[in-house]
Formats: sequence, structure tokens, C-alpha cells
Amino acid sequence: MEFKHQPTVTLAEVAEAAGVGESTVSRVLRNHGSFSGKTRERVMAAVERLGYVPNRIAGTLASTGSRLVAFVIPSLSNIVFPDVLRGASAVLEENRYQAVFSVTDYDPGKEEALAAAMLAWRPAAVMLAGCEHTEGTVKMLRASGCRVVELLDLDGEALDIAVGFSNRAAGRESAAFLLKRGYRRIGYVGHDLNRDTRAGKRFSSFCETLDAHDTPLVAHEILAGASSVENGRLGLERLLARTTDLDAVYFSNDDMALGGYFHCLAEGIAIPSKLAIFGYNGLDIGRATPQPLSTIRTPRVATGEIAAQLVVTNAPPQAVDLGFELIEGATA
Amino acid sequence: MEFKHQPTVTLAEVAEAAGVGESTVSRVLRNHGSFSGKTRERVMAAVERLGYVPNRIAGTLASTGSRLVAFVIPSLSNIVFPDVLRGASAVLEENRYQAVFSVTDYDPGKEEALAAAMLAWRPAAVMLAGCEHTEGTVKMLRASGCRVVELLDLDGEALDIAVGFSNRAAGRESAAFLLKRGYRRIGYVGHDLNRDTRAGKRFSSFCETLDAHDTPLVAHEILAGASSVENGRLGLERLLARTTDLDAVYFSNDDMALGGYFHCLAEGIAIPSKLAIFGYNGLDIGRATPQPLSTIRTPRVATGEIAAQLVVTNAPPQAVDLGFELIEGATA
DNA sequence: CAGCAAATTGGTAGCGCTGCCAAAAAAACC
DNA sequence: GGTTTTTTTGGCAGCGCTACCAATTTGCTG
Repeated sequence: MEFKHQPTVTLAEVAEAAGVGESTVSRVLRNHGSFSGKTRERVMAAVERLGYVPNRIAGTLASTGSRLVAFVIPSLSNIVFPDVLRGASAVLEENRYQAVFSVTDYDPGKEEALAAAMLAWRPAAVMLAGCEHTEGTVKMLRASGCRVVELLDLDGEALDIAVGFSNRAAGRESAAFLLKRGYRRIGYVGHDLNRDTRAGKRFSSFCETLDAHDTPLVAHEILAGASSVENGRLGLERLLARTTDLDAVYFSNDDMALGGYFHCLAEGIAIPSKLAIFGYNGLDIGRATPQPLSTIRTPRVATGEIAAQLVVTNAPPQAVDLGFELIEGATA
Repeated sequence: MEFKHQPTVTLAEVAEAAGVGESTVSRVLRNHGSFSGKTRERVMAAVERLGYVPNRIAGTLASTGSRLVAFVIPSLSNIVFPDVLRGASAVLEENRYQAVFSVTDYDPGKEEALAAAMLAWRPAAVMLAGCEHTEGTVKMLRASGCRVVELLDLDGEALDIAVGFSNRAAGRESAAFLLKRGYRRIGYVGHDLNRDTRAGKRFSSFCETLDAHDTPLVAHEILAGASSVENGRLGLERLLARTTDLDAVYFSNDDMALGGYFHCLAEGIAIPSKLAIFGYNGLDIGRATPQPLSTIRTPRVATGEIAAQLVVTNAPPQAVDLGFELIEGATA
């Protein structure tokens, strides 16, 4: 079944109806260049009367830059990315930019394909998660001439603009905090690290820090698949089944940590006296649990906002470190 | 600081380099029309060599329909919408469509403005939440000639395509369930209902059902602002401070219900014997809590998938009821 | 009121691609 | 070998708009 587009009103028709030239209509509509108040009224009246909707496709083709911003993100299930999009979209909308997105499922190959598809729209900028990309992706982005923003990971070399913080530092500080609190038999529960390289970076720095204090990680449990509350619960259960004398567990993020927390609640494991729990992300829900979750709060929305701001103002290449905040909750 | 676009490779240059005509390149690239294998190779080689990236802006302008699908959604904080986007984007990507979105913050006026901005991109379809829109929005969408999909709310007249379920039915069934379980002194904790009209519909049908069984709602607490775990906790606390003998509370959604659940855990209120809790949405987290949350699971991802499918296949106008599932958890 | 600067306007050549048509080449047929 | 068919190809006119430039009108000055 073929769908028929209704005949569309064009700028030329508006010009005709208003009795002015095409360029005049264009100027009035974009409020750019000069025109008299009278003309303006005539044009607007015609626009109104005909129900004219400008065609941005044509406009973009005729002019240069596109006011489209492309997001190539790993996932929409992980709240991190909707949060970034939220921050960015607010700023973009204010500046009359449009957000376009696609989801890679943490697959670098798919990232490359989707980035290529995005570039076909000649966006003003492409926003990607992290700084790990295939060679092809990097080459393509470099050649594209459009701005590239890498989000949420400063542990690497930025292509153009990078906004976020250091995941390695987050891992380090998490370890330092647990050590400072006196925990010595520390375990880890995480999700698929090959896909989520940022979680991988946190984990490896976490371990390095423990090693540096001669308190190596006692055990870890890594679950296939994405992070989730259910997986966190399952992961902790398995870890505890294998290792009985842990006094703290670091989770790959708050979803997982909440799962662990629920497991303890269900099993009557006292927190933090019997077992401490530490997460990552600083989700709101972690502050409403009976015991607030000890975690690291990441600037997710701000990352989106700043990234968008830099694109909109066409800022020079730079890396913006937004840092993170360690929250001393009641679980560790 | 002005940003300079690098000189872009055009189709004409590829044609030149490959020693063929422009239309031939176009045909090869779109794999449409006929051409010899030899030609195909020559063209692909030139494309590779020059690093050509087709310009979809130009392509869309020249042809008719665009492969853009516009989402105008109320929020990205409420997990419902990322879930819908997730379902839709998977299907759209498979079919080489692009998703564009903007966020209305539950403001109908903003919805109208953003929908207008979207139409300027001449999308193949516009997807909106619910079926409550301003007159201007409706008129504009009607006139646009593009497909319109209304999501997650079947209680109203659809403009074109509607995919989701009945929120009124959800409210009704929730009430019926609580009554069946023997609860009689029922309260409600919700978030801003003027903005989230779907939550409003659930609430009013819920109340009607209670009334019909001569068991009117005992008390309700409505918090300004968006739904959140924190608000749910606060809301239940306030409600219980005013009303001492409730035996069940219906929450506007699972976030709020989890807040209530945490409040009970923290205060040592036995669930469900002392107080039952019922939510809405069927979030995964509700299944990992020590006691699984009693709630209604909504087909969020499926809604996105089906909606995208219908657009991609250019299906005739229709309303698709995906239903929902009542989950008898352990909290009610 | 001439004389010049400034503010308004309209015309038109593309932007890079696709769709259509006709031309050319290849294949099939008698 | 000479058609007739079929396949493959190139040329070019737009798609609807913006950028640029030139033309026109208006406003001021002396």
C-alpha cells in the first residue's frame, strides 16, 4: 500500500500569495536580513492562510550547516544515555537544533555502520559514547568535517571534543573509599565488560588500587548480558555462595548494586556491618532506599548539556572534565 | 569561531572518477535499477577511494518520502519513553530509517511547537504520546500528510494509527484486583496528573471502579512534579500521617510504588499484611525486590516496535491494542 | 529638489541528488 | 546478418530553499 503525500505548500506559493519575492519570504521567515514591518505582516498572513511549513530539508541543502545533531549511543536501557540525551536535547531545542539518534547495543561494528548512516545526514555534530572506536569509525569521523563529541569517558585521546570524567579515577576513588572505611576482603559483581568498556576501566583501576594497597580483590562474579537489578542480585548470590568471608562488594553500577542490596535484605544480611555495598552512577533511587546507597554520582545530564552547548557555540576542540561525586551513603 | 566544513565528495565526483554517469552511480549505490557487475565494481572502487558518503539531505529532497521518523515525547526521565524508543529504533534501524526526537516536558503547547519543528523535516511519520493534543497540533498533523502514530493510550479517538492499550482498563483492573484481594480501605499516591494525562485516566477509572463497588477511595496524596521514587516515599509518608487505617495504596506508577515500598521497609510496616502496595508499569526492578511488586506490566518496548513496523510497512490507519498484564506480586 | 547613503526588495544560480526519458550496447531471435 | 528485445547507460530537469548580487525604494543632507 503506497502512501500519498498531500500537495505541499512551498515558499514560492507563499511569495506569490503575499505578492513579494521568494527571497523576501525567506528573509522574513528566518528573521535574517532586512525587510519592512508591512512586508513582514503580509508574508506572515500568507503563511498563516496557506498553512505553510518550511522545508528544512531543502533549506539545509541550500545553506551550509545542518542543525542536526546525531547521537550514536550504546543503549537506551541503561538510564545513563537517556539522561545524557535529556540534558542535550534541552539545550539543542533552545537553539533550534534537532537530535537524531541510533542505538549500537555496545557493538563497535554497529557503531561504525550507524555513524556512517548518520553522516549521510550531514549533521553539525556526532556524539558518541566513550573514546573507544573502530579504526574505520575514527577515519570516517575525521574525514567528515563535522564536530565529534565523545561522552562520558576522558581516559583516552579525544578526536575533537570530549565531555565527561575519568572512569579510571572513579574506579580508583571507589577502591580508596572502601579501603579507608576499613574493608579488606573486597569482591566485585559486574556485567559484561567487553561491551561496556567504561565499566571495564572502572573495574581495572579499582583492582589496581586495591593491589597497590596490598589488598587484592578477593573474588569477582561477572554476568553475561547487560546490567540490571536482577543480574546484580543473582551475581551477589553467586559470589557469596563461593566466597563466604567478604566484607564489601563493588558493583559495576547502581542497578547491579541495588540487586545486591535487595539480595541482602531478602537474606537478612546486615548492611554494612556484615557486608558493605558500593555502586556507581548515583541514581535517584539509591537515595530513597531504606539505607541510602553508597556510590559515585556521575554528571549525566550535565554531560549532555555541556556537550550540546559546545556544539551549538562551535567551541574549539577541548576536553571538559565534569568530575563526579562520591556519595557516602549508608551501605558502605 | 566559525567552523569550516571540509570540501565534501559529491556523487558527481564519484561518477567522474569511475568514468560513468551520475545516474549510474546513484543506481549502484541504491541498488535500484539495472547495471552490470563490471560497472558496479568500478563505482564501488571509486566510492571507496574517494571516501564518498552519500548526502541524504539531497537525496531526500530529490526523491519524495524521507526515511525520518519523528518522536515527540513528554520526557526521557520516565523510563516508559526510552523503552518505547528502544523498541522503535531497533525496527527503524533495520529498515534504514532514522529516528529524530524532541521532548515536550508534558507541555501541550511545547508539543505543538516541537511537532511543527519536526514537520519541517518532512518525516515519514510523527509519533506522539497519548491522544490528547491541542487543536493546533491536530490541525497541523492532519494537514501535514505524514503518518501520525499515537502511543500508549487507546482511550480516545486516533488521528491515524494508535498503538498501546487502555489506561482506563488498567485503572479498572487494578481496582478490581485490590477489591478481589479483600482490601477495602484504599488510598492513592500520585504525581502531577494534569501533565501526565494517562496517569490521570488510570486514577479516575480506578476511583470509578471503587465507587461502583461502594468502596470509595479513602484518601489520596498528589505530589507536584514528576514521578520518582523519592516522591513515592514522601507521598506515602504524608498519606499515612493523615490516614491511619488504610489497608492498600495504589500508586501512579512503579517508581512511586517503590518509594512507598521503601518507606514501609524503613518504617517496619509489614507488607502486605499491614499495608498493600500496587504499582503500574511492571519495571524489572519491581521483580527483584525482596517481595516482588504487584503491578501491571505494560508493553512499552512492543509498543515502539509495532508502531515502527506499521510505519515502515505503511499500514492503513488502525488502532492496535497490545493490552497489559496484571502481575500478582507479593505486595498486594 | 538634486544627490547620495541606507534600507528594502527581487532575480537567479546553485546545493547534491533522484526520476524520467531517450540513447547506446548487449543479447536473443528468425 | 539483420532485426527485435532487453539490458545498461547518460543527460538533464527539477526537489524547495538560501546566498549573492543587482535593482529599487526610501530617507537625509545641504
